[in-house]
Amino acid sequence: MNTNSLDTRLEDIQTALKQKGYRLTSSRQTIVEALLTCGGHITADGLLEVVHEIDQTVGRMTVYRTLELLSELGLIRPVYQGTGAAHYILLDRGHHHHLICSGCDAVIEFEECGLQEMGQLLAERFNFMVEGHLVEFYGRCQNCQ
Amino acid sequence: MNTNSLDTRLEDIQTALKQKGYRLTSSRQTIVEALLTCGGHITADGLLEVVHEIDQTVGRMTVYRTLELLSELGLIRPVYQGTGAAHYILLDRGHHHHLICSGCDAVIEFEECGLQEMGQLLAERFNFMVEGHLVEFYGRCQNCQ
DNA sequence: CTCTGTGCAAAGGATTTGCACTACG
DNA sequence: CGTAGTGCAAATCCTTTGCACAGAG
Repeated sequence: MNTNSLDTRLEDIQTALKQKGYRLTSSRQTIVEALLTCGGHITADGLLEVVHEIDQTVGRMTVYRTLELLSELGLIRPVYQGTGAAHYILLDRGHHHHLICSGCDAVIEFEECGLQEMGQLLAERFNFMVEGHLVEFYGRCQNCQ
Repeated sequence: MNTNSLDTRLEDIQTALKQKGYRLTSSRQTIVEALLTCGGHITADGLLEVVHEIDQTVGRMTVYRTLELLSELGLIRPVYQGTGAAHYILLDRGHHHHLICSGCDAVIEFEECGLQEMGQLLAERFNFMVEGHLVEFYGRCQNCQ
């Protein structure tokens, strides 16, 4: 699904944390591991459950705080999916692309990207330092049409 | 900012409501008017304040319910901007494109779209009926670099 | 007139503090 | 060892629900 293996991505995230001076606690490792395993598109509480399958002692607060931290670092991103709690998606080198069905909230991820050029163009036009992007198509999936 | 004038868009939305069998109440008109005036990128509570500048009697609940209704009709869309409350953005014929600064949460909207073709492609590949899309570039604005 | 829409207040969730304790580096 | 990180519980904030009343068609 992602272009990099889980292990590679885990290392990338750990490196990113270190570089910014954040500590590599076991809680954070467990949370990141759980997040990579489930592939994202999950709520904070949903992630907590996955985390608890690995380590019961990690608290809900740590999950919330770690998600916030990863968001700041540009590694994940909260999005609306249906209503209720925020869903977090993994960013692969700043990119993410998916289709969302407005009927059943199904998510289909896809790779691609003719957007490098557009980013370049916008960066120049607005003097904006582009770090990544999110592309979301919405509509009706096969079953919901 | 938008390709259509406010009046035109107001009429479009009112027409869309009528066609779906929803009533054109004065509260809804006021809320839509306020939303178009401020250009979107606003929370439910923020919008309530704008609405109250026009009509003090409109309640918070009506704003929430109207936003939900407009979302269902595909006229607006909730997104996360930073954390906290949902922000609603206006969709222009199902499209929206913006840059968000991760430093100060500033939003720069832009028109464009080389994405029609990609939508077409994805629609065929996944048998998905594409109704619209959201493109979000994020990074650092001029002041926050 | 009828039935959708509204407003209020209270409930329900999700997320955020405050603070003492733990453990990474 | 010192400071960033953690966990708990309480607080806060956002959003939804239940119900009686008002107003659009």
